Amino acid sequence: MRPPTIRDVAERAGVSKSLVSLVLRGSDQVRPEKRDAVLRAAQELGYRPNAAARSLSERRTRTVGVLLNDLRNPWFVDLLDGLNSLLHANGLRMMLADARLNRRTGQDPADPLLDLRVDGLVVVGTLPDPAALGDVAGRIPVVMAGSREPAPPGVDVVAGDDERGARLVTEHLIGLGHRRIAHIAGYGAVGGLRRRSFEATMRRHGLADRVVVEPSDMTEEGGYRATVRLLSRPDRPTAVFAVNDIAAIGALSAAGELGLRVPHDLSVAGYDNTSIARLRHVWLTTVDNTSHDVGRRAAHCLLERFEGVGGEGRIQLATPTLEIRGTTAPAP
Amino acid sequence: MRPPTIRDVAERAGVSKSLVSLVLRGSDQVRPEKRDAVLRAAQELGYRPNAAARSLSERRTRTVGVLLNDLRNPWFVDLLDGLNSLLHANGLRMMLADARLNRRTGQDPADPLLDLRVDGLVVVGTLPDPAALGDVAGRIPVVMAGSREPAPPGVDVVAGDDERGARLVTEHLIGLGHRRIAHIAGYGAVGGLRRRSFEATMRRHGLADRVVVEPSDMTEEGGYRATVRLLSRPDRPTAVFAVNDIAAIGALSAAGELGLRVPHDLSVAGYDNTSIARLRHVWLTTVDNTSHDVGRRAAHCLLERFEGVGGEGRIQLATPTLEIRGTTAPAP
DNA sequence: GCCCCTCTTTGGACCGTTCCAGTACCTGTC
DNA sequence: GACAGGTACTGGAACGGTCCAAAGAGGGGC
Repeated sequence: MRPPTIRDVAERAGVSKSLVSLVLRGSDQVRPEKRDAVLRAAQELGYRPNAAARSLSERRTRTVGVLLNDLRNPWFVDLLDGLNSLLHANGLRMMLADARLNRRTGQDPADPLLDLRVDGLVVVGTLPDPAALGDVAGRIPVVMAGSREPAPPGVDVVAGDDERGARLVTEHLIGLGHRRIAHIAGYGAVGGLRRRSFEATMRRHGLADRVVVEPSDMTEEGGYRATVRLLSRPDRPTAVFAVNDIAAIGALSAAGELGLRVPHDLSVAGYDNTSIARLRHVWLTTVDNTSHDVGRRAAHCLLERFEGVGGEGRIQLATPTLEIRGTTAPAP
Repeated sequence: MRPPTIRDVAERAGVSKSLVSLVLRGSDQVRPEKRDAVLRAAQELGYRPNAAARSLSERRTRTVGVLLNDLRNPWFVDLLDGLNSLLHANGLRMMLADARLNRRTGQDPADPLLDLRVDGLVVVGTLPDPAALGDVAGRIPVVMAGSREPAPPGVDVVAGDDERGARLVTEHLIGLGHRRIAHIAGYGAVGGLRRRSFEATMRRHGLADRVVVEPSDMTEEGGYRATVRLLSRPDRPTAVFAVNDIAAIGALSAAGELGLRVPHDLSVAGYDNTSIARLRHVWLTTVDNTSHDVGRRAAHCLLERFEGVGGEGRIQLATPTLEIRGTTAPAP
């Protein structure tokens, strides 16, 4: 009644358990007829290797932990795709954990993954307490993906090039003839980079005195409020570049409520190319982070560290692309 | 350099490994001073139990596998919250797997979870091949959550009461004075239930001849197209009830393009209360599935089955609630 | 002082793998 | 026919825990 073990398979095939182990791990030092006998026996018994026993013996789990900061915001899905493609090709499985779920239970979000002795850790997005990763990084390879927060030593960082993305948007708006361009800023490393790049790009085009920056908390509500403030200024901007899509959605609502048509009276651009930006009802001009690529690079970093390559933490940036949709148009 | 084991702790505390094991599992048959010595030694060494060794010996993993059908559509997040709260309280950890990620690699999406010998399985949403669960259900408890597909024998089903939810929406629209009410239908068990309940409710209110049903593929594009067809009919409906939020978003776009104002000229309602419905820019009237409750009930089912309660598969329905927002108003 | 009983503590078997050091057998060489 | 050198296979010791039977330590009653 218990699941069959390697010994059951061995007995049925008339060989030793060691030989079964050899066959199942694909050794070529086995005579074909024995190999077939073993495979047939395994098949007939419905044998599946016990991962716990294997990792106990091998002293590794062939598993990479993926720590997500918030499942509610699904921008990371493409990133996971990219991660998975490379990890899977290297015989590694992924194990997902939601930092938010475990946070309320009071323990370190990475604990369940560490208990399982994952061979490596990918942190997706911004973590409440990145410093805690320092200890972990001392034991297993750690990569932070999709976030630009300062990483503890020994941790690699892979993310989109926020500076370049913000420049793409700003130059797009300038190219459309906009001069009074406002930025709805966010917080954290990402917020800072996008904002500074916006300002620098404006300066480079001789628009230093037209720079308007309104802070926000990167939520829809925050984007809405910031836009209301912006649009009630005497020198109303003709374009708004929001730090992310969700704040841009708030900007769209504010424009609508104040009777401004988008993009006729006001251009709005976001950042992240979330699924919401792709909705026909929204059709938001935005920046795509090429998350799939970020995921692949993160996997690559991890694989290199498994091979012993590494040293200090590296930073890799993926090149974002501009997605021009329906919310930006020539200045009125 | 290797992580400390139970034997290292034992040596440091000056006791046997068995006693360490007893202490760590919370036995009360241990003298306080020894207990303290053990706990201190464990603390000092930074000992963490090896999950693989433990599950090998205990012959269970204290882990529940959660199979998600598509991370891209984050309606399941509240459900996971509910699941997690109860499972965590019972010393079980959750392990997430994305069926879509593994699908492209060609293997059964539950395979990684089964290799890890999870003690139970929760399937969230609709799976491509539910029949495959039959085999699994023979070995470990399986619960399907948030989907109404027919379940293999021995599998419990916990979901929202789609019949009731669709009735709530339909009666809300009828109560607002609407008579020509159209339904943008979906497919599958959920689509069928919502549609039949819509029709039955219309009949019960003497509106059998006003029933209009337009099929869709439950995407934004599908909702858009269905609505364009509906609105170009001579007897244009004054209200549209879409099978889910995302199709309702498509309906909003279609209405906008055809010059109809929502909710003044056309009321639109969705289903699922996704985060998109909560956006101020959308502010969609919809049905909340009380997913948190669904998750808790699913966890409860699983826990009961662990205790040996069970028998044939049961079906449990959670009571949905109507979220009235800005897209429904009295009939013109 | 001895026996019995309860409360603590311990050694060792076991869980299902991998891995290593052999063993057995075969083939070719001198 | 002895021997070297492969190739193909095997037994047993890990891996790090849990669990159980049994040993040791005290205490009380006679």
